Amino acid sequence: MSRVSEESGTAAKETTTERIPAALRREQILAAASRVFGERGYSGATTDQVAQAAGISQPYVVRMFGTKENLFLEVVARALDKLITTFRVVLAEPQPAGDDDADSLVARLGAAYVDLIEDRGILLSLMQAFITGHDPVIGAKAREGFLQIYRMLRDEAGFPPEIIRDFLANGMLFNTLLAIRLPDIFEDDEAAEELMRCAFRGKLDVVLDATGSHASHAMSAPTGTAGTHS
Amino acid sequence: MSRVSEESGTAAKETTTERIPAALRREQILAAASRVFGERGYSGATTDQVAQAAGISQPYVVRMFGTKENLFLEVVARALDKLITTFRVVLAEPQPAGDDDADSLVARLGAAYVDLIEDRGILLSLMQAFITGHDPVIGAKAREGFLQIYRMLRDEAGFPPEIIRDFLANGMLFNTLLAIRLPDIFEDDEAAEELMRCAFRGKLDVVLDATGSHASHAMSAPTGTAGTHS
DNA sequence: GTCTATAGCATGATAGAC
DNA sequence: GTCTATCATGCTATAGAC
Repeated sequence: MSRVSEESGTAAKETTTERIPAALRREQILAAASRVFGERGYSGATTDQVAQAAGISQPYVVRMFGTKENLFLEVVARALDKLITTFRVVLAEPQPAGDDDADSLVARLGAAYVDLIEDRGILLSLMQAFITGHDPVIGAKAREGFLQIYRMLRDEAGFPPEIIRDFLANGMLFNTLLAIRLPDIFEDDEAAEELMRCAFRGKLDVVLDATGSHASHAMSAPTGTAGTHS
Repeated sequence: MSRVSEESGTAAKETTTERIPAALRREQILAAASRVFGERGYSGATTDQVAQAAGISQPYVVRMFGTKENLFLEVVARALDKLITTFRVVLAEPQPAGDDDADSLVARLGAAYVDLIEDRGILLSLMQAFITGHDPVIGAKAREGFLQIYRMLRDEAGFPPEIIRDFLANGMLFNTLLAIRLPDIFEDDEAAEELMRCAFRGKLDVVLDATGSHASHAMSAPTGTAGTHS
Protein backbone atom coordinates (compact mmCIF):
# COMPACT_ATOMS: atom_id res chain seq x y z
CA MET A 1 0.00 0.00 0.00
CA SER A 2 1.60 3.17 -1.09
CA ARG A 3 0.22 6.36 0.24
CA VAL A 4 0.34 8.82 -2.60
CA SER A 5 -0.12 12.55 -2.21
CA GLU A 6 -3.79 13.47 -1.97
CA GLU A 7 -5.42 13.82 1.37
CA SER A 8 -8.67 12.20 2.31
CA GLY A 9 -10.44 13.88 5.13
CA THR A 10 -8.91 12.29 8.16
CA ALA A 11 -5.16 12.41 7.93
CA ALA A 12 -2.98 13.72 5.15
CA LYS A 13 -1.03 16.70 3.95
CA GLU A 14 -2.77 19.36 1.98
CA THR A 15 -1.13 20.76 -1.09
CA THR A 16 -3.10 23.73 -2.29
CA THR A 17 -2.10 27.27 -1.43
CA GLU A 18 -5.51 28.78 -1.53
CA ARG A 19 -6.57 31.83 0.35
CA ILE A 20 -8.98 30.65 2.97
CA PRO A 21 -10.87 32.63 5.64
CA ALA A 22 -8.87 32.76 8.85
CA ALA A 23 -11.60 31.18 10.90
CA LEU A 24 -11.69 28.14 8.66
CA ARG A 25 -7.93 27.84 8.47
CA ARG A 26 -7.89 28.00 12.20
CA GLU A 27 -10.14 25.00 12.36
CA GLN A 28 -7.98 23.11 9.90
CA ILE A 29 -4.90 23.79 11.94
CA LEU A 30 -6.62 22.73 15.12
CA ALA A 31 -7.75 19.52 13.51
CA ALA A 32 -4.25 18.77 12.26
CA ALA A 33 -2.72 19.73 15.58
CA SER A 34 -5.11 17.45 17.42
CA ARG A 35 -3.86 14.49 15.44
CA VAL A 36 -0.19 15.38 15.64
CA PHE A 37 -0.18 16.24 19.33
CA GLY A 38 -2.25 13.18 20.06
CA GLU A 39 0.37 11.02 18.43
CA ARG A 40 3.63 12.63 19.53
CA GLY A 41 2.68 14.52 22.63
CA TYR A 42 3.38 18.16 23.41
CA SER A 43 7.18 17.99 23.34
CA GLY A 44 7.38 15.34 20.68
CA ALA A 45 5.32 17.24 18.16
CA THR A 46 6.73 20.13 16.16
CA THR A 47 4.90 23.10 14.79
CA ASP A 48 6.25 22.11 11.41
CA GLN A 49 4.62 18.70 11.57
CA VAL A 50 1.35 20.39 12.37
CA ALA A 51 1.87 22.79 9.51
CA GLN A 52 2.53 20.00 7.04
CA ALA A 53 -0.46 18.06 8.26
CA ALA A 54 -2.56 21.16 7.71
CA GLY A 55 -0.95 21.90 4.37
CA ILE A 56 0.44 25.31 5.25
CA SER A 57 3.76 26.82 6.28
CA GLN A 58 5.21 26.50 9.76
CA PRO A 59 5.38 30.23 10.43
CA TYR A 60 1.71 30.54 9.63
CA VAL A 61 0.83 28.07 12.34
CA VAL A 62 2.77 30.08 14.85
CA ARG A 63 1.32 33.30 13.55
CA MET A 64 -2.17 31.99 14.11
CA PHE A 65 -1.71 30.82 17.66
CA GLY A 66 1.18 32.83 18.95
CA THR A 67 3.02 29.90 20.46
CA LYS A 68 3.12 26.15 20.27
CA GLU A 69 1.92 26.04 23.84
CA ASN A 70 -1.16 28.11 23.04
CA LEU A 71 -1.98 25.84 20.17
CA PHE A 72 -1.74 22.78 22.37
CA LEU A 73 -3.85 24.35 25.09
CA GLU A 74 -6.52 25.20 22.56
CA VAL A 75 -6.47 21.66 21.20
CA VAL A 76 -6.87 20.25 24.67
CA ALA A 77 -9.62 22.68 25.59
CA ARG A 78 -11.53 21.67 22.47
CA ALA A 79 -11.08 18.00 23.20
CA LEU A 80 -12.34 18.44 26.73
CA ASP A 81 -15.27 20.43 25.49
CA LYS A 82 -16.18 17.78 22.97
CA LEU A 83 -16.03 15.11 25.65
CA ILE A 84 -18.15 17.03 28.10
CA THR A 85 -20.66 17.88 25.43
CA THR A 86 -20.88 14.28 24.31
CA PHE A 87 -21.59 13.13 27.83
CA ARG A 88 -24.23 15.79 28.31
CA VAL A 89 -26.01 14.62 25.21
CA VAL A 90 -26.16 11.10 26.59
CA LEU A 91 -27.37 12.36 29.95
CA ALA A 92 -30.14 14.27 28.23
CA GLU A 93 -31.36 11.25 26.29
CA PRO A 94 -34.43 9.54 27.65
CA GLN A 95 -33.63 6.39 29.59
CA PRO A 96 -34.41 3.33 27.49
CA ALA A 97 -37.55 1.84 28.99
CA GLY A 98 -36.10 -1.52 29.98
CA ASP A 99 -33.52 -1.07 32.72
CA ASP A 100 -32.97 2.54 33.59
CA ASP A 101 -30.58 2.11 36.48
CA ALA A 102 -27.13 3.63 36.85
CA ASP A 103 -25.54 0.61 35.18
CA SER A 104 -27.37 1.29 31.98
CA LEU A 105 -26.32 4.92 31.98
CA VAL A 106 -22.72 4.00 32.59
CA ALA A 107 -22.90 1.64 29.66
CA ARG A 108 -24.25 4.32 27.36
CA LEU A 109 -21.67 6.84 28.47
CA GLY A 110 -18.99 4.25 27.89
CA ALA A 111 -20.27 3.56 24.42
CA ALA A 112 -20.30 7.27 23.65
CA TYR A 113 -16.75 7.54 24.88
CA VAL A 114 -15.59 4.75 22.63
CA ASP A 115 -17.32 6.37 19.71
CA LEU A 116 -15.20 9.45 20.22
CA ILE A 117 -12.40 7.38 18.73
CA GLU A 118 -13.85 8.46 15.42
CA ASP A 119 -11.54 11.40 15.95
CA ARG A 120 -8.51 9.84 17.57
CA GLY A 121 -7.07 13.23 18.32
CA ILE A 122 -9.65 13.98 20.97
CA LEU A 123 -8.89 11.08 23.26
CA LEU A 124 -5.17 11.02 22.66
CA SER A 125 -4.61 14.75 23.01
CA LEU A 126 -6.35 14.68 26.34
CA MET A 127 -4.23 11.75 27.43
CA GLN A 128 -1.10 13.57 26.31
CA ALA A 129 -2.14 16.56 28.34
CA PHE A 130 -2.59 14.40 31.44
CA ILE A 131 0.85 12.91 31.00
CA THR A 132 2.30 16.41 30.78
CA GLY A 133 1.16 17.17 34.28
CA HIS A 134 4.61 18.37 35.33
CA ASP A 135 4.32 21.46 33.18
CA PRO A 136 3.14 24.49 35.15
CA VAL A 137 0.68 25.70 32.55
CA ILE A 138 -0.38 22.53 30.78
CA GLY A 139 -0.40 20.58 34.01
CA ALA A 140 -2.79 23.01 35.63
CA LYS A 141 -5.22 22.73 32.74
CA ALA A 142 -4.91 18.96 32.74
CA ARG A 143 -5.77 18.68 36.42
CA GLU A 144 -8.61 21.10 36.01
CA GLY A 145 -9.96 19.17 33.06
CA PHE A 146 -9.78 15.83 34.75
CA LEU A 147 -11.61 17.13 37.78
CA GLN A 148 -14.20 18.77 35.62
CA ILE A 149 -15.03 15.39 34.17
CA TYR A 150 -15.16 13.89 37.62
CA ARG A 151 -17.53 16.56 38.91
CA MET A 152 -19.75 16.19 35.93
CA LEU A 153 -20.14 12.45 36.45
CA ARG A 154 -20.87 13.07 40.08
CA ASP A 155 -23.08 16.13 39.96
CA GLU A 156 -24.81 15.78 36.63
CA ALA A 157 -24.93 12.02 36.21
CA GLY A 158 -25.34 11.45 39.92
CA PHE A 159 -22.86 8.59 40.20
CA PRO A 160 -21.23 7.59 43.47
CA PRO A 161 -17.41 7.77 43.70
CA GLU A 162 -16.82 4.06 43.16
CA ILE A 163 -18.81 4.02 39.94
CA ILE A 164 -16.98 7.07 38.69
CA ARG A 165 -13.64 5.57 39.56
CA ASP A 166 -14.36 2.43 37.59
CA PHE A 167 -15.66 4.45 34.70
CA LEU A 168 -12.61 6.69 34.59
CA ALA A 169 -10.32 3.69 35.03
CA ASN A 170 -11.79 2.04 31.97
CA GLY A 171 -11.40 5.27 30.09
CA MET A 172 -7.73 5.51 30.95
CA LEU A 173 -7.19 1.90 29.92
CA PHE A 174 -8.94 2.61 26.66
CA ASN A 175 -6.72 5.62 26.03
CA THR A 176 -3.63 3.64 26.85
CA LEU A 177 -4.52 0.79 24.54
CA LEU A 178 -5.04 3.31 21.79
CA ALA A 179 -1.74 4.99 22.56
CA ILE A 180 0.26 1.79 22.38
CA ARG A 181 -1.62 1.05 19.20
CA LEU A 182 -2.88 -2.30 20.23
CA PRO A 183 -5.41 -2.29 17.37
CA ASP A 184 -2.45 -2.40 15.02
CA ILE A 185 -1.35 -5.81 16.16
CA PHE A 186 -4.78 -7.27 16.45
CA GLU A 187 -4.56 -10.82 15.13
CA ASP A 188 -0.79 -10.84 15.23
CA ASP A 189 -0.85 -11.60 18.91
CA GLU A 190 -3.34 -13.79 20.69
CA ALA A 191 -3.00 -11.91 23.97
CA ALA A 192 -3.54 -8.60 22.22
CA GLU A 193 -6.67 -9.90 20.59
CA GLU A 194 -8.05 -11.33 23.79
CA LEU A 195 -7.42 -8.12 25.71
CA MET A 196 -8.98 -5.99 23.03
CA ARG A 197 -12.09 -8.09 22.71
CA CYS A 198 -12.51 -7.83 26.42
CA ALA A 199 -11.64 -4.16 26.79
CA PHE A 200 -13.57 -2.82 23.84
CA ARG A 201 -16.53 -5.09 24.37
CA GLY A 202 -19.03 -4.96 21.54
CA LYS A 203 -17.24 -1.97 20.06
CA LEU A 204 -14.26 -3.81 18.66
CA ASP A 205 -15.33 -3.25 15.09
CA VAL A 206 -15.83 0.46 15.63
CA VAL A 207 -12.34 0.71 17.04
CA LEU A 208 -10.65 -1.33 14.36
CA ASP A 209 -12.52 0.70 11.83
CA ALA A 210 -11.56 4.07 13.24
CA THR A 211 -7.94 3.15 13.70
CA GLY A 212 -7.69 1.95 10.15
CA SER A 213 -6.75 -1.54 11.20
CA HIS A 214 -7.99 -3.91 8.50
CA ALA A 215 -11.63 -2.91 8.66
CA SER A 216 -13.57 -6.12 8.10
CA HIS A 217 -13.79 -7.92 11.40
CA ALA A 218 -17.51 -7.73 11.90
CA MET A 219 -18.69 -9.68 14.93
CA SER A 220 -20.31 -7.01 16.98
CA ALA A 221 -23.04 -8.01 19.33
CA PRO A 222 -25.92 -6.01 17.76
CA THR A 223 -26.72 -3.58 20.58
CA GLY A 224 -23.10 -3.63 21.59
CA THR A 225 -22.48 -4.64 25.17
CA ALA A 226 -20.27 -1.70 25.94
CA GLY A 227 -21.13 -1.69 29.58
CA THR A 228 -18.80 -1.40 32.52
CA HIS A 229 -18.14 -4.87 33.80
CA SER A 230 -20.61 -7.55 34.62
CA MET B 1 35.43 24.08 39.27
CA SER B 2 33.60 25.31 42.22
CA ARG B 3 30.14 23.94 42.50
CA VAL B 4 28.73 24.22 45.95
CA SER B 5 25.53 22.99 47.54
CA GLU B 6 24.67 19.47 48.51
CA GLU B 7 22.42 16.73 47.33
CA SER B 8 20.20 14.58 49.47
CA GLY B 9 19.38 11.05 48.51
CA THR B 10 16.35 10.74 46.34
CA ALA B 11 16.16 13.73 44.11
CA ALA B 12 18.91 16.29 43.88
CA LYS B 13 21.96 17.23 41.94
CA GLU B 14 25.20 15.65 42.92
CA THR B 15 28.23 17.84 43.08
CA THR B 16 31.24 15.72 43.73
CA THR B 17 33.51 14.76 40.89
CA GLU B 18 34.60 11.51 42.40
CA ARG B 19 35.78 8.58 40.42
CA ILE B 20 33.17 5.93 40.81
CA PRO B 21 33.06 2.42 39.35
CA ALA B 22 31.23 2.44 36.03
CA ALA B 23 28.68 -0.11 37.15
CA LEU B 24 27.63 2.03 40.07
CA ARG B 25 27.56 5.22 38.05
CA ARG B 26 25.41 3.42 35.58
CA GLU B 27 22.90 2.71 38.28
CA GLN B 28 22.93 6.30 39.43
CA ILE B 29 22.28 7.51 35.94
CA LEU B 30 19.47 5.04 35.46
CA ALA B 31 17.89 6.12 38.71
CA ALA B 32 18.10 9.77 37.73
CA ALA B 33 16.87 9.04 34.23
CA SER B 34 13.91 7.13 35.59
CA ARG B 35 12.78 10.19 37.50
CA VAL B 36 13.42 12.67 34.73
CA PHE B 37 11.85 10.59 31.97
CA GLY B 38 8.95 9.74 34.23
CA GLU B 39 8.26 13.43 34.69
CA ARG B 40 8.91 14.87 31.25
CA GLY B 41 8.52 11.92 28.96
CA TYR B 42 10.94 10.75 26.30
CA SER B 43 10.90 13.86 24.10
CA GLY B 44 10.42 16.28 26.93
CA ALA B 45 13.43 15.13 28.88
CA THR B 46 16.97 16.11 27.90
CA THR B 47 20.14 14.17 28.50
CA ASP B 48 21.41 17.24 30.26
CA GLN B 49 18.58 17.16 32.78
CA VAL B 50 19.40 13.54 33.47
CA ALA B 51 23.06 14.41 33.82
CA GLN B 52 22.36 17.18 36.30
CA ALA B 53 20.04 14.97 38.29
CA ALA B 54 22.81 12.39 38.44
CA GLY B 55 25.45 14.98 39.20
CA ILE B 56 27.64 14.36 36.17
CA SER B 57 28.24 15.92 32.78
CA GLN B 58 25.88 15.53 29.85
CA PRO B 59 28.43 13.92 27.55
CA TYR B 60 29.11 11.26 30.14
CA VAL B 61 25.49 10.21 30.16
CA VAL B 62 25.59 9.77 26.42
CA ARG B 63 28.94 8.04 26.61
CA MET B 64 27.49 5.50 29.00
CA PHE B 65 24.39 4.63 27.03
CA GLY B 66 25.25 5.53 23.48
CA THR B 67 22.05 7.40 22.80
CA LYS B 68 19.20 9.00 24.66
CA GLU B 69 16.92 6.39 23.17
CA ASN B 70 19.00 3.53 24.56
CA LEU B 71 18.92 5.12 27.97
CA PHE B 72 15.16 5.43 27.88
CA LEU B 73 14.74 1.86 26.69
CA GLU B 74 16.90 0.63 29.52
CA VAL B 75 14.93 2.66 32.04
CA VAL B 76 11.68 1.21 30.74
CA ALA B 77 13.03 -2.32 30.67
CA ARG B 78 14.09 -1.98 34.28
CA ALA B 79 10.74 -0.57 35.31
CA LEU B 80 8.93 -3.41 33.61
CA ASP B 81 11.22 -5.91 35.23
CA LYS B 82 10.62 -4.43 38.64
CA LEU B 83 6.89 -4.58 38.13
CA ILE B 84 6.90 -8.16 36.93
CA THR B 85 9.15 -9.21 39.77
CA THR B 86 6.96 -7.48 42.32
CA PHE B 87 3.90 -9.30 41.05
CA ARG B 88 5.70 -12.65 41.08
CA VAL B 89 6.61 -12.13 44.71
CA VAL B 90 2.97 -11.57 45.58
CA LEU B 91 1.92 -14.60 43.58
CA ALA B 92 4.44 -16.70 45.43
CA GLU B 93 3.18 -15.63 48.84
CA PRO B 94 0.96 -18.10 50.65
CA GLN B 95 -2.71 -17.19 50.40
CA PRO B 96 -3.92 -15.68 53.68
CA ALA B 97 -6.04 -18.36 55.31
CA GLY B 98 -9.31 -16.41 55.33
CA ASP B 99 -10.57 -15.84 51.83
CA ASP B 100 -8.20 -17.14 49.24
CA ASP B 101 -10.25 -16.40 46.17
CA ALA B 102 -9.22 -14.39 43.14
CA ASP B 103 -10.58 -11.19 44.69
CA SER B 104 -8.12 -11.39 47.52
CA LEU B 105 -5.22 -11.92 45.17
CA VAL B 106 -6.26 -8.99 43.03
CA ALA B 107 -6.36 -6.84 46.13
CA ARG B 108 -2.88 -7.85 47.15
CA LEU B 109 -1.49 -7.29 43.68
CA GLY B 110 -3.14 -3.91 43.64
CA ALA B 111 -1.61 -3.01 46.96
CA ALA B 112 1.81 -4.08 45.72
CA TYR B 113 1.32 -1.93 42.64
CA VAL B 114 0.49 1.12 44.70
CA ASP B 115 3.53 0.51 46.86
CA LEU B 116 5.70 0.80 43.78
CA ILE B 117 4.99 4.49 44.01
CA GLU B 118 7.85 4.54 46.48
CA ASP B 119 9.89 5.00 43.33
CA ARG B 120 7.70 7.23 41.19
CA GLY B 121 9.98 6.73 38.24
CA ILE B 122 8.91 3.13 37.76
CA LEU B 123 5.24 3.74 37.22
CA LEU B 124 5.61 7.01 35.38
CA SER B 125 8.36 5.87 33.03
CA LEU B 126 6.25 2.93 32.01
CA MET B 127 3.30 5.20 31.42
CA GLN B 128 5.48 7.54 29.37
CA ALA B 129 6.59 4.61 27.29
CA PHE B 130 2.99 3.60 26.63
CA ILE B 131 2.12 7.09 25.53
CA THR B 132 5.05 7.03 23.12
CA GLY B 133 3.51 4.16 21.22
CA HIS B 134 3.86 5.94 17.88
CA ASP B 135 7.64 5.58 17.95
CA PRO B 136 8.83 2.56 15.97
CA VAL B 137 11.34 1.39 18.54
CA ILE B 138 9.88 2.60 21.82
CA GLY B 139 6.38 1.78 20.72
CA ALA B 140 7.29 -1.80 19.98
CA LYS B 141 8.79 -2.26 23.42
CA ALA B 142 5.80 -0.59 25.03
CA ARG B 143 3.33 -2.90 23.34
CA GLU B 144 5.45 -5.89 24.18
CA GLY B 145 5.72 -4.84 27.80
CA PHE B 146 2.02 -4.23 28.20
CA LEU B 147 1.20 -7.60 26.75
CA GLN B 148 3.78 -9.28 28.94
CA ILE B 149 1.95 -7.97 31.97
CA TYR B 150 -1.34 -9.14 30.56
CA ARG B 151 -0.02 -12.63 29.90
CA MET B 152 1.45 -12.85 33.33
CA LEU B 153 -1.84 -12.01 35.01
CA ARG B 154 -3.56 -14.53 32.83
CA ASP B 155 -1.08 -17.40 32.80
CA GLU B 156 0.62 -17.03 36.15
CA ALA B 157 -2.11 -15.53 38.26
CA GLY B 158 -4.81 -17.40 36.44
CA PHE B 159 -7.22 -14.49 36.08
CA PRO B 160 -9.98 -14.38 33.50
CA PRO B 161 -9.91 -11.51 30.95
CA GLU B 162 -12.52 -9.37 32.70
CA ILE B 163 -10.63 -9.42 35.97
CA ILE B 164 -7.42 -8.52 34.22
CA ARG B 165 -9.09 -5.70 32.35
CA ASP B 166 -10.41 -4.15 35.52
CA PHE B 167 -7.07 -4.58 37.20
CA LEU B 168 -5.19 -2.95 34.36
CA ALA B 169 -7.80 -0.22 34.13
CA ASN B 170 -7.28 0.72 37.74
CA GLY B 171 -3.56 0.69 37.18
CA MET B 172 -3.85 3.10 34.28
CA LEU B 173 -6.08 5.38 36.33
CA PHE B 174 -3.57 5.29 39.12
CA ASN B 175 -0.75 6.20 36.75
CA THR B 176 -2.78 9.01 35.29
CA LEU B 177 -3.67 10.49 38.65
CA LEU B 178 0.01 10.42 39.53
CA ALA B 179 0.91 12.04 36.23
CA ILE B 180 -1.48 14.93 36.65
CA ARG B 181 -0.16 15.23 40.18
CA LEU B 182 -3.46 15.00 41.87
CA PRO B 183 -1.77 14.33 45.21
CA ASP B 184 -0.39 17.85 44.99
CA ILE B 185 -3.76 19.47 45.20
CA PHE B 186 -5.14 17.15 47.79
CA GLU B 187 -7.19 19.30 50.19
CA ASP B 188 -7.19 22.26 47.85
CA ASP B 189 -10.03 20.75 45.92
CA GLU B 190 -12.89 18.74 47.31
CA ALA B 191 -13.37 16.74 44.14
CA ALA B 192 -9.69 15.88 44.01
CA GLU B 193 -9.78 14.67 47.57
CA GLU B 194 -12.88 12.59 47.04
CA LEU B 195 -11.50 10.98 43.91
CA MET B 196 -8.19 10.21 45.55
CA ARG B 197 -9.72 8.65 48.64
CA CYS B 198 -11.77 6.46 46.40
CA ALA B 199 -9.07 5.60 43.88
CA PHE B 200 -6.25 4.94 46.29
CA ARG B 201 -8.42 3.18 48.82
CA GLY B 202 -6.63 2.50 52.06
CA LYS B 203 -3.34 3.52 50.53
CA LEU B 204 -3.89 7.25 50.47
CA ASP B 205 -1.32 7.86 53.17
CA VAL B 206 1.30 5.82 51.36
CA VAL B 207 0.72 7.85 48.21
CA LEU B 208 0.74 11.24 49.88
CA ASP B 209 3.86 10.19 51.66
CA ALA B 210 5.71 9.01 48.59
CA THR B 211 4.74 12.02 46.52
CA GLY B 212 5.97 14.35 49.20
CA SER B 213 2.55 15.91 49.64
CA HIS B 214 2.34 17.08 53.25
CA ALA B 215 2.99 13.71 54.86
CA SER B 216 0.74 13.59 57.92
CA HIS B 217 -2.70 12.61 56.75
CA ALA B 218 -3.00 9.27 58.46
CA MET B 219 -6.55 8.02 58.19
CA SER B 220 -6.29 4.77 56.37
CA ALA B 221 -9.77 3.92 57.59
CA PRO B 222 -9.78 0.17 56.96
CA THR B 223 -13.16 0.26 55.29
CA GLY B 224 -14.39 3.76 55.93
CA THR B 225 -15.99 6.18 53.52
CA ALA B 226 -13.41 5.28 50.93
CA GLY B 227 -15.47 2.18 50.44
CA THR B 228 -13.83 -0.65 48.61
CA HIS B 229 -16.36 -2.10 46.21
CA SER B 230 -17.95 -5.49 46.69
C1' DG C 1 36.23 7.42 34.67
C1' DT C 2 34.99 12.04 33.75
C1' DC C 3 35.29 16.55 31.89
C1' DT C 4 35.51 20.66 28.49
C1' DA C 5 34.75 22.15 24.02
C1' DT C 6 32.20 22.12 20.20
C1' DA C 7 30.11 20.45 15.88
C1' DG C 8 25.83 20.18 13.66
C1' DC C 9 21.20 19.76 13.26
C1' DA C 10 16.35 20.73 14.65
C1' DT C 11 13.05 23.82 16.21
C1' DG C 12 10.14 27.91 17.73
C1' DA C 13 9.60 32.32 16.67
C1' DT C 14 10.23 36.91 14.14
C1' DA C 15 10.48 40.08 9.98
C1' DG C 16 8.80 41.44 6.12
C1' DA C 17 7.36 40.69 1.15
C1' DC C 18 3.38 39.71 -1.77
C1' DG D 1 -4.01 35.48 4.32
C1' DT D 2 0.18 33.19 3.46
C1' DC D 3 4.89 32.56 2.29
C1' DT D 4 10.19 32.78 2.27
C1' DA D 5 14.12 33.79 4.74
C1' DT D 6 16.38 33.69 8.79
C1' DC D 7 17.74 34.36 13.65
C1' DA D 8 18.63 32.29 18.07
C1' DT D 9 18.42 28.71 21.00
C1' DG D 10 18.64 24.22 22.64
C1' DC D 11 20.04 19.67 22.13
C1' DT D 12 22.31 15.11 20.95
C1' DA D 13 26.38 13.37 20.00
C1' DT D 14 31.54 13.38 19.06
C1' DA D 15 36.54 14.46 19.99
C1' DG D 16 39.93 14.43 22.82
C1' DA D 17 42.36 15.96 27.19
C1' DC D 18 43.37 14.67 31.97
